[in-house]
Amino acid sequence: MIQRVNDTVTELFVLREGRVMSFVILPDGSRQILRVYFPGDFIGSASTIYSKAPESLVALSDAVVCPFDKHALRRLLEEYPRVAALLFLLSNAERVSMTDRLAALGRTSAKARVASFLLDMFDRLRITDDSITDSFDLKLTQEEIGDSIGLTSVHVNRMIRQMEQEALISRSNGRITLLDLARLEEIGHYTNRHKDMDLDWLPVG
Amino acid sequence: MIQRVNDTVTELFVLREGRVMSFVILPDGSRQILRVYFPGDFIGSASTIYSKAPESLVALSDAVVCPFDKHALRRLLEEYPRVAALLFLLSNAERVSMTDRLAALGRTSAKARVASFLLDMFDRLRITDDSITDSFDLKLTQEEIGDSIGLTSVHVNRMIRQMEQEALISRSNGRITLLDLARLEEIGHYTNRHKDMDLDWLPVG
DNA sequence: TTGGGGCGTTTTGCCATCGTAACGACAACA
DNA sequence: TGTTGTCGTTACGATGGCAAAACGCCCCAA
Repeated sequence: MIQRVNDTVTELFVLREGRVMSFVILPDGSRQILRVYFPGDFIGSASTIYSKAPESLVALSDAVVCPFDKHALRRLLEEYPRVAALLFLLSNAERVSMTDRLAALGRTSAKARVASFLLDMFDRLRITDDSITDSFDLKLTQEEIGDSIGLTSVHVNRMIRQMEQEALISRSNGRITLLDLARLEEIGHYTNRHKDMDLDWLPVG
Repeated sequence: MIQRVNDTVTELFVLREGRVMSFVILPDGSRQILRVYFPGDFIGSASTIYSKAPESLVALSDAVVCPFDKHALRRLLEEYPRVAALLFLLSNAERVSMTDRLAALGRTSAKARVASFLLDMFDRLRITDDSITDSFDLKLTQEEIGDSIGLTSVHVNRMIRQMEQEALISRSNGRITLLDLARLEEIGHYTNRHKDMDLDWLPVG
C-alpha cells in the first residue's frame, strides 16, 4: 500500500518496476480500479491539486517506485519547460485513455469491455517490452479485471471463457494469448492511443 | 459543431459563454458524452497530444469560444512557468473528476449516477455564478444526461421522477432545485472536488 | 384562430444482460 | 492437514435497456 484515500500527500512517484494500481472504495465496499500502472509510468499526478489523496495506490506485485517531493515540481516547471510540457501531455494522454474507458463503461457490453481492456493492456505493455508479440502475462485476477471495467468477477469469467471458445483468445497458466486482434478490436470498438502522438510543438531542452 | 472526431486539430479553446460538450459516437451509433463545459473552462486539451481529434466538440447553446493555436502553447510554457503549472493542474483536476464519473459508471446504480451528476453540475456552475443557491438551469435534455452517465433517456426520466416524488429535487420549466443536498450526496456517493485544492506549491508570476 | 410539425418528456410492457449467492475444484502455503 | 486465494459453474432474479406510443409545449403558417 503506497497511498490511502485521504492521506496527506506530499510526494509523487515514478514506477520503476512491478505493477501498481490506483482505485477507490465506495461506501458499499465495492471497488473501482482507476488505472493500472506499468514500469515507466508517472503516478499520483491526481494529488498535485489536492493535499488529500483522492485515490489509493497499491502495488499489485513487488514494485520499485521513485518518490519525489511535490514541491520539487515547482523548480522543475520553472527551469525545464520541456519537462513541464511533457508532464502536461502525459496527463492529457491519461485523460484520453480514461475517456475511452468511460465510453466503454457507459455504452458498451461486457464482452466489448473485456476485449478493449485486454487490447489496451497489451498495447501498453508492448511500449516498453519488445519481447511481447501476441501473448502476455496480465498478472491480474479476474476480480481485478472486473473492478477495472465495472463487472463482477463472475461475469468477467463468463466473457473470458466465451472468448476462449470463440478462439479469440487462449490461456495457459495465467498467460493470455490474443489470437484474433482484428476481431477483438472490432468487438471492443478499440483504437490504439499509444501511437500517432504529436509532439512536434514541444519546447526543446 | 466546433470539432469532429478525426479532424486535424491545431487549436485549443477557452469557453467564454454558453455551454459546450465533448463526446464520442460508437460504431453502433450510441453516444458517450465525456464532459460538459461551462464558461471559463479550457477545452480541447485532449488534442495537445494527438494531431487528430479523439473527441468531438459541439456547442449545446449559443456559445463564444476563444481559439488559440496549439503551437502558441510552446511559447507560453517556455515563458510563463506559472501558467504551465496551472494548465497541468487543470488537466489533473479534470482527470480526477473523470475518475469520479468512472467509478460512478462502473460501480453505482442509476439513481446514484443521476444524483452525483446533478450535484457535480451544481457545484461547477456555482464556482463562477454566485447567484446560484439551490436551483439552477441545467439546459440539458434527459437524453444528454443519460449519454453522460451511461443510461437511456427513459431510465433517466424514471430516476428523476422518483427523486422528485421523494422530495429530493423539484422542477419547474427546466429549472432544477436540489431540495436535500445531504441525502443527494449520500445517494450519489458524492464528494465535491471543486474546493480544497492545494495550489501553494505553484511557481509565482 | 386553428392546425400541423418538431422536440422533449412521460409512460408502458417486455425481456436481455448482468449481478448475487453459493458451492466445488484446485493450487500454494503454513 | 487446514487455510487462503483464484478460477469455474450454476440457479435465480433485479436492474435497466428497448420499442412504441401518447402527451405537452412552442413555433410557425394558413
